[in-house]
Amino acid sequence: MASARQLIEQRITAALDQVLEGQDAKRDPMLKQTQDPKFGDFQANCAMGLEKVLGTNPREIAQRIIDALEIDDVCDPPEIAGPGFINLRLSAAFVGKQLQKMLADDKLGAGNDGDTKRVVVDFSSPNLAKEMHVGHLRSTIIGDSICRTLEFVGHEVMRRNHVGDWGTQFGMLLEYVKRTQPQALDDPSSFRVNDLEQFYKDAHALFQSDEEFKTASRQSVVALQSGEPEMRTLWKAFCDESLRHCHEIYDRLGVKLVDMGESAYQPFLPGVVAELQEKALAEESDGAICVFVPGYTNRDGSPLPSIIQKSDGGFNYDTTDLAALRYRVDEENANHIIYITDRGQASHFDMMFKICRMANWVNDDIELNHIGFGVVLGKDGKRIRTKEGGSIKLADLLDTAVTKVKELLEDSARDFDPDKIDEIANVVGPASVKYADLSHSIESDYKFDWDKMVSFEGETGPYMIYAFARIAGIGRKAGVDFDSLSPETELILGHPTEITLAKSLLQFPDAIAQVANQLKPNAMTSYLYGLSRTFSTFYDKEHGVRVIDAEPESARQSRLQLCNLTRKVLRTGLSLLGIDVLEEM
RNA sequence: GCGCCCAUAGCUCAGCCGGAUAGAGCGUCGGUUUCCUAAACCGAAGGUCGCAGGUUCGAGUCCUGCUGGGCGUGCCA
Repeated sequence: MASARQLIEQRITAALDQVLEGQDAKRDPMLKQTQDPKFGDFQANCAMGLEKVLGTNPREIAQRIIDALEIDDVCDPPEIAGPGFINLRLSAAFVGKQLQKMLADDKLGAGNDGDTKRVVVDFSSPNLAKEMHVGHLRSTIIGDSICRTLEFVGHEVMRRNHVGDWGTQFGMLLEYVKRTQPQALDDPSSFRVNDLEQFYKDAHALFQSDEEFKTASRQSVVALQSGEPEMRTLWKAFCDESLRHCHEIYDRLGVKLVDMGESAYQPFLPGVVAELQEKALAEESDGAICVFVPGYTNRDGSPLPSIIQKSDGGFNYDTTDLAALRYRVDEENANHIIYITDRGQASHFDMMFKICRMANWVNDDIELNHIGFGVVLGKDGKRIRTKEGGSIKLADLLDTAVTKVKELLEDSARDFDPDKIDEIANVVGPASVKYADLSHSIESDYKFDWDKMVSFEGETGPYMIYAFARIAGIGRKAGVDFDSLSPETELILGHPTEITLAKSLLQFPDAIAQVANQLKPNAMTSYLYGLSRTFSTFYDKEHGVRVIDAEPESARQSRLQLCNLTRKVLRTGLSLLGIDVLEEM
């Protein structure tokens, strides 16, 4: 279904078509939400830009557009303001009808109407040699949210965990496995590491101090890469164990991922190199096979290569990523591939995308995106670290979140029983971390501030869940099962707070579209926070309306329905952020 | 050196394709509870949008230069 915004855009475009008949000019309504309600709900800014095309002043053009505009079923009569803004205010009748349609739609008006694409989203993707740490937080949270949004809209999403399960460091690790847990060779499933981080450190220490171990490690890499069965067994055991650790974290975060590591693309690497050489895109330089993408230079001003085969004959991540990209296009038929990594890898992906286009591996119908996010900083403005200078384990970070929320609940004026505190903290803890992350724009760095993200005040995860729980409480108190309310309930929008709330609800599809099209989850957080605030005012003793004891019954029903719709939108919106809600808190 | 990114209120951050007096939270100050969850709500103070030019009817947003930060920059990922 078309959102209010889309409807208005269509109508204005049609009017522009008439006004601009025969003229070669864009039919862009330039519709914006107004910043001030006195200008209505939307403003069309197109008239000002057409002054030169039509040779009259913008107010006159605005008038012509209005004359050609058929919109009385959606808006009150449009007004011209200032230099030529066309101000549009949704009519109360339209708002009510549109809301009923939204309520009856299981996508709440945000479906893609069958325009389904196959999207591969490459996110999280930790290195299996080590434990997941804070550096993986943003990719995992943002990636999951983007997947959820695209799935909700109706796309076919393939969530890819492109884990680092290959490379030279595995030689050292596998050699260490062989020495410390030799039974793993006979019974791979018995292989366990409680602390992957420590395991890596121990192996590394031995690698540094023991020449014999070092030599053996190097031989192990060779054995692994040549497919030697025992080494493959150990490798599999190690990867399985590491992935178990990862999925414990994913489970706690409610994130689903399909593991498909770098090793999966090994068979295709020589082909990638050979084909780029055949196409004369790759050439030998200093013993390595390189692709030089125009426009990239290194320190001394010489061309900067993407190295696809090292001088020792080995491959690196440029090669693997190219192979994976081809696989996703050729074998998995992706229409759109999205990579979610830190911003530091921007030029790597940029070069890689260009190489794929140059090689005609990816045609123009296929969209490639790299979403580069900013770093997580500590309170001091530097990269977040533990006191010892190491990176913070994700498992510890989530524990801390839950503990902090528990402490707040225990100190609260409200009296919770201990079981309830655990239940609430286990939902609110991760939610606070996610909300803090997603409410920042992706590309900027952000400061990780426990006190702020865990707080129940301000724009935080806890506040949002509380806002939801409050609405659920209204249903309980009123003795109404929201889910069984009739979608046909007539909505009576009389009080200003009812109208404001209703209009805010209508913006939900637009918020989703912003996330889905621009891949910006913070458009959803700011929308939801605004909606919660609007709801609070609607429900406020002093400034809002009565709900549970409203008279007459038709007003009560209408307001309960508004509560219900707000509840649905909040629940759905938060779910797209990967945040669970609580009926009570 | 080259490339990319950033600079908005005391602090943390938004700002949709350039659009009307630049928004929010926290903090500060003030107000609201015989009444549906006060973990709430309402209000006030607080800004030369880093600096200087330019394009435009109109610039926080686009272009150029400068200052101050960050990241990347040949065999790690």
